Amino acid sequence: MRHPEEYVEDVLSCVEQVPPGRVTTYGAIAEAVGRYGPRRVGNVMAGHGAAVAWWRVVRADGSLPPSHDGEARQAYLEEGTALRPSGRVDLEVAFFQPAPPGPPAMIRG
DNA sequence: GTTATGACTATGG
DNA sequence: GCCATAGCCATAA
Repeated sequence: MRHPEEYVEDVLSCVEQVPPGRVTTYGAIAEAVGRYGPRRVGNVMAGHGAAVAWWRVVRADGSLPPSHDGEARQAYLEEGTALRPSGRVDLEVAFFQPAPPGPPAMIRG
């Protein structure tokens, strides 16, 4: 497990990769960092989420984060995120898979 | 070591 | 679509 900071940095890095108008899921981040599981991602967000665009992180079914779902809704309106009539995000068009922050983005070429 | 909890996910009714 | 259950990993008491 190394120090918690390292895991935090990786998780936050993935969230920062999510461009405006897009969202990602806890599972996607957990898969990108390849450590622990989605619950650990949520735990990090609870402690350091204030340092990133936490509203761009939603549940696997597109439902908004329970801490400040109202705040997130406002952010989606400004970013133009694909919001479904049910109040959830349309992952079909807004889902964004962040890349693992470990290796460099440019492999070759 | 066990029990309880958490910004989760998948399955079944 | 909503509720309940099982699985997951780490932290705290």
